[in-house]
Amino acid sequence: MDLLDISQDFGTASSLLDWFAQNPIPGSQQQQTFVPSPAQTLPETSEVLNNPATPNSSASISSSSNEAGNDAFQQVKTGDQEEEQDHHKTKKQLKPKKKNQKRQREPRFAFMTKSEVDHLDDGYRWRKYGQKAVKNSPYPRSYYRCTSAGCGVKKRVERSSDDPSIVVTTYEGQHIHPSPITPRGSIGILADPTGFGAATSSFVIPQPQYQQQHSYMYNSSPSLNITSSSASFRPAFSFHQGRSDSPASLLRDHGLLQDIVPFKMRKEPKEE
DNA sequence: CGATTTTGACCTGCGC
DNA sequence: GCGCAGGTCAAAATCG
Repeated sequence: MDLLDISQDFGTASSLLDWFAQNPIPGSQQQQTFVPSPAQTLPETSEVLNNPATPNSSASISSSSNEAGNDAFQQVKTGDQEEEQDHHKTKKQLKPKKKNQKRQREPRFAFMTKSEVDHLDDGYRWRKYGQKAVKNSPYPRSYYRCTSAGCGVKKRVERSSDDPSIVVTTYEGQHIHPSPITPRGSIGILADPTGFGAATSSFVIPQPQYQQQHSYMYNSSPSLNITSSSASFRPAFSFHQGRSDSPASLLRDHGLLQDIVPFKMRKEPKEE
């Protein structure tokens, strides 16, 4: 099951909502299918720390960040920044990468999208910097980096080998800037200058035409149960600052989350 | 002409 | 140590 390879770690800092907040869903006609992987065990992602085995809204929303995760993340940030600067002055063969330090990764979050196009417009500008053939898939994986200066967010896009109509997008890192594209001004992202989840946001989905028909699945599930949504997922989110650690906002988020995350997901990641 | 994509080479981590 | 696979770089090509 290739989909099991999807990694997503939001344990280090960001909740699903934060991810939504900082990675607004494209307003195209693609059908969004989010695939959190609660029980994912990924050897490569040391950051997988806080994935609730039974994700409920509270667990997901509550931002945040176990300390270990944050620590790791911050190390990553600083390390990467140094590294980046070094890279710019050296040729690729002279890359003075930190050897003793195992390269740590930023929190990642993967989701599936039923879409015909590979590269979904999520409101940010991305530059493709690589493409590789994937072992277990006939489809190549594309690598994108956020074009905003200083923002090291990356994303990988690949098609599911099981279902070519499904695009698996993996975001890595957190945007440190608002989305450059704000359709009708409806996306107001208050990006935390620290670039971190402090920018806990809550969702407001004002679009009446938004229908809660997305189906979610966990990639731990043995089969792809994708029932596509018929609703176009409009990116017309408004983000309001809210402390996710406040019970009140949790409650509120919970309510909002219902619009985004179906109860099925919030309850038991039941395999089917 | 600047921004973006393409693409082959290189680097790194990991399993054997 | 070697080979494989994933990830990244950067020059060249392409696009708007």
